[in-house]
Amino acid sequence: MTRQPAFHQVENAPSGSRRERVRQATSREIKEIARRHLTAHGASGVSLRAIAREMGMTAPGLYRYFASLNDLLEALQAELFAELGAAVDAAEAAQPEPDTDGRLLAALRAVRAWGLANRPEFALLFGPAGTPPASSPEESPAAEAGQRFASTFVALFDRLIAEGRFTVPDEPEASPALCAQLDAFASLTGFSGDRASAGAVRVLLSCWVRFYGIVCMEVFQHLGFVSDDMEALFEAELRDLAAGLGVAYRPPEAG
Amino acid sequence: MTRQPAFHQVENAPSGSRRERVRQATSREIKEIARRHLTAHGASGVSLRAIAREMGMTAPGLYRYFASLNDLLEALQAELFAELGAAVDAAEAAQPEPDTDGRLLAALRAVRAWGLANRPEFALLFGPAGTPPASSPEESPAAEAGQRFASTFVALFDRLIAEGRFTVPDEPEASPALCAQLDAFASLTGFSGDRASAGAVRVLLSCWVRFYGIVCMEVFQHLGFVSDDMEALFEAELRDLAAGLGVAYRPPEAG
DNA sequence: GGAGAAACGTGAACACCGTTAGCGGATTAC
DNA sequence: GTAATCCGCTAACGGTGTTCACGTTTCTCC
Repeated sequence: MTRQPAFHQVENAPSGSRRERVRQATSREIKEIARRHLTAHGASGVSLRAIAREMGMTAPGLYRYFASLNDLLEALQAELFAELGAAVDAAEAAQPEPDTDGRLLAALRAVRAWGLANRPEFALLFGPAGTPPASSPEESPAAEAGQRFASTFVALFDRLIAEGRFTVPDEPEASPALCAQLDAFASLTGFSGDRASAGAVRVLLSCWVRFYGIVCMEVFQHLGFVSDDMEALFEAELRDLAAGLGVAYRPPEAG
Repeated sequence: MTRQPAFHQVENAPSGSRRERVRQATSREIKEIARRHLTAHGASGVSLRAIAREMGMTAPGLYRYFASLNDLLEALQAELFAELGAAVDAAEAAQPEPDTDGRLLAALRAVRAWGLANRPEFALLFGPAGTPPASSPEESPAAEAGQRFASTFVALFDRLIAEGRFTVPDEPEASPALCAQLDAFASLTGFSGDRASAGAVRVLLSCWVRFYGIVCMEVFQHLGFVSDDMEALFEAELRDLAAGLGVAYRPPEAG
């Protein structure tokens, strides 16, 4: 407990002393191997001893880099959020900048594609929370990375609102409790303060939940009894979702 | 491999020889203790050795009852599906028989309530599939129990269709692939053949996915940054869902 | 340049885990 | 009563996370 060296991880700053450099290189190697084991055998197949073995080290040595196996997995989570975010950004960037519709569809499809191509990783990010959610929201690097990922989509929805794409329901029946929650969410995610009424936030959340539902079902392999290839069903859902947002649906580009 | 005694589990037939009776009692005890450990420490906290210790046995003895830890967990899955189904049935039965709206709302709320009260159990049932989905659909008792659970809701949606509650979209744009999937699903779940067009099945699946999404998000403790109590948001979603089905929304009965 | 501090990696150990093999005792079937 | 069956045990193999104490390397600072 009194021996841990600091766990600084500036991630993209390999500068500093030589020691810092090799330290970060080792840390990266650990995470890379862990990622491979995650891909191959699922989250429960990631073990410190196996990683150490593969590195020509012994397990206790890894404790110089991560305080526990759980910490390693959380660090992996953060990296995976970044990776998924990059995939989404790339898909979005492949669409012309002013084409909000195209960008949104591409971004959502990118999440699904990444999840299908990386099932165990997706499960680690969006499956049942292994550890209870971080008490202090920003203390955990994973939670921070998750929020950064979410902000990508918040920004897209912000564009929809700014463009006045969908008519925000008045929420005449919204309970005060719900309104308070929605407002809290809006301020927390940096939703554009002016136009983001509680109604707009609810539309956003509703869409996100719906999207989460279908992607999780497919990645977690429920609904396997429907079919092995759920692309058609996903696209049908996406169409509905887009319709509710005033977004012009467009089938995926072949290839 | 050649030594396993048969794994007959008629479940509700403690009849037969005395031996059979004590065998099933032991089997039940194993599952009960496993369930307690699942509740307390999550799925990864269920261990044969700990169960055996608590029973005053040794771990290898348990292999007379379950072929592996995975088998135990699958048996638990089946039991949990039954338990969840019973909770849903009870909630439904508390509503007057002809009140389709009330019964559907009660059933859906019961699923959420059970999931929140039994997070690890819910995660085991609806979280990422630990083992790849059973190749032969009916071989696994867990898959069988899952389908029985699903049939409860299929029956309810069937009532909605029979009562002509919602206008089935014509699905003019449905791809042949999608239609094939939907038809397969309909016949597999015993959807009432006559009126269950592909469109109706799609509405059902869409609702289920949406419902799955919000309940999973809440149970898995994502969206924790929105609020700790998502009941208001859940009810808002439920209202939307009901509206799309021609079901009259009704706030939950206090108490 | 040399002394002291900090970080690093190791070996041993503790307490677990799933699973298999082989054995003796109890129970059942004939 | 004998033979077959089932049951639970011990022992063992190989795996896991984690802690502790120790020697070695590396850096820092004077």
